[in-house]
Amino acid sequence: MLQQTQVETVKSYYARFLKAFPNVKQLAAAEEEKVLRLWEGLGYYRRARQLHAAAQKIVAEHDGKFPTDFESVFALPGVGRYTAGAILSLSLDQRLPIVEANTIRLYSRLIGYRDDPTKSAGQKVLWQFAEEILPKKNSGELNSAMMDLGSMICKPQDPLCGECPVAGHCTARLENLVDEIPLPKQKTKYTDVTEAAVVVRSNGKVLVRRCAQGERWAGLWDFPRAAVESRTDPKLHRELTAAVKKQTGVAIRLGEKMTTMRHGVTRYRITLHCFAANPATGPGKSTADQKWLKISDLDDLPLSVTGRKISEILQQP
DNA sequence: AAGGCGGGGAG
DNA sequence: CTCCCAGCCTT
Repeated sequence: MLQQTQVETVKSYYARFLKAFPNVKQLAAAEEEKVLRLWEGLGYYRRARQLHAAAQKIVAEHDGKFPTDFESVFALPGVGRYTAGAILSLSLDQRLPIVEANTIRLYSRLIGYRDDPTKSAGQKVLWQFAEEILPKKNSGELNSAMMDLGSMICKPQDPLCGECPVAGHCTARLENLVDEIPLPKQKTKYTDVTEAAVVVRSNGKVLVRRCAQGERWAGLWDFPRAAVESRTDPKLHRELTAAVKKQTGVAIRLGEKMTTMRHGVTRYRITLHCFAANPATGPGKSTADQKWLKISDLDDLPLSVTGRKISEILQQP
């Protein structure tokens, strides 16, 4: 539960979870749906499924007893190097390092690591450091103390260096770099793309195409759809008609009316004025990757559009 | 090496 | 709004 989730948030979930599943065997025997139910609101639901699977693995392979060697714990689903090290160092005082959000920040500042510490080069340095500072005994206590130090003193913003017991060893502090370390992760850059799908109808049927391999939604069925640059008529109309023609070989003309719907979706009430059809794909003609379908048959296809029965939406004239 | 996962909380 | 949180897994 603590993977990427704050301690305060986890507390109540944890208590409720352990009340429902007091031990590994009961968790293993539970319905997945029940497990997910108790996870609702925590996010990263993969963790819940993996915890469930881990419990089942412990029952199947470890006689229902939680393993106590690093390799076995590390091999459990959802358990990485941090989690395995934390479990065994904190509960059994095994000499295993941990590196997580708090200690990434604390250790980066202590050693004055100036690059992004979450990248692999930084991780290598930090894990090495985390291992070096472990004492022969009481590694669990040291790990625990370092996380507390990171969360309460060596905070992301405005760390309390005046109260820090290791401020004298802190490179960032000595070089006045506390505010520059750790370097923030470079953000994934996203480009907004506006797409339009066109529902082409004729004689109560609607034109769909199957997305090609390598394309998004490969293998699923979709309406003719394309990224569009323009947002307003008449340029947008030209873009859409060209996209449909290119994608399906079907020539259409869009109607004038336009209604803006909620959820950022713009719906065109299109009127089909004419066809200048490619004989292979024209009205009524179907190929392996392109069909004219009755609206009621749409619900039987694996469709790129999900969430509502598409046929209900299209029933409107 | 990069992205996806998913909420809530703080500033 | 943005940043951050006791990471892990797949591609």
